[in-house]
Amino acid sequence: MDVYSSADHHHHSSNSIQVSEEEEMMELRRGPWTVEEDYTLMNYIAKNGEGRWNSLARCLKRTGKSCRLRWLNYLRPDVRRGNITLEEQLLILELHSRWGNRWSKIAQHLPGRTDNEIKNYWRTRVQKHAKQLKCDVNSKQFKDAMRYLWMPRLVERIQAASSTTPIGPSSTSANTATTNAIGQVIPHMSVNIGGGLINPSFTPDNSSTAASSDSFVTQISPASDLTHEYYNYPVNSTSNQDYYQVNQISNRPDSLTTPSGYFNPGSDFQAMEEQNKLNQWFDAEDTNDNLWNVEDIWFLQQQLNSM
DNA sequence: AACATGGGCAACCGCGACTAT
DNA sequence: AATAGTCGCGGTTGCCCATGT
Repeated sequence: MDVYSSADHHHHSSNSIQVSEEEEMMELRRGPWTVEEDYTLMNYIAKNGEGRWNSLARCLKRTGKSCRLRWLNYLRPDVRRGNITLEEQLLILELHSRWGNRWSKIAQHLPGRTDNEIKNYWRTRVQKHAKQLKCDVNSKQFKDAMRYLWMPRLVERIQAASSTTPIGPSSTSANTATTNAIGQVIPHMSVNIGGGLINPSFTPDNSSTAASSDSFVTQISPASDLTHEYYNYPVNSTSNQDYYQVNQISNRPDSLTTPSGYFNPGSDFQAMEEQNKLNQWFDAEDTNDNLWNVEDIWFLQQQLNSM
């Protein structure tokens, strides 16, 4: 399913390098990695561990940077690529609203995801939505749209998913037996990476000090904890404050429940119906370009006016 | 059928921070 | 203390492919 697995990705093009004239000068290779290079790189790391990129580079005729990047973003056994889950999307939106383009920092909170992938997600998906709204990603308008429309909807979808599929396979499993770039199922290599795994055992430490008044979180009144478990994203214990703020995303004002705003929480049946409709709408969204409909714009205006 | 265009993604680059000598 | 080597981050590029004309 992954179109970009290097096996079929690289074989067709000799990459664009200029190796010819000074043959003996040992030009550095650039561009896409070949299967052989990947194999060499993994063997080296299996033997010598992570790091020491420059000595590795000498085996590969590539720069140390290139080797490091290839490993971190692609070959690493626990790296996850593609299919960003709803929970991850929500986290990205939330964390980006707090930290901006601190991709690496954001990535630390999404196990297995690389900064590069998150950055790409932001640029392709999020910025596209901004374009649809004809506003700048950094504008207040767009941030509000995310906060009051997009994120609540993500929560809705997550809730819906959790109620229909008791234990969704999609949501967790950061460390399934990973098929890596080369299509190999990496037997969770007995590589001891620099004395520890890349995602060290996380400890969702729960001292319930929800912490400082975050601009977003504090505007949200406490409500359901239906989605709470979805946000048990393992986070380094050093930053449990962030973790608990993120947890509170799931609490959103009732007035923001649906795009139309007419959702009545009193009726469970209606609620289900509404959510189903919403989900269908959202499921179509991935292939659909009019992510923001007229109602959205109107709704956004209401929000802006009342602030 | 052939070409143009844009999206999505992997990889590259510059630069600042860090480390070792 | 100075400096060379290395690492990591964020911005950017370029390539492939899907879609549109």
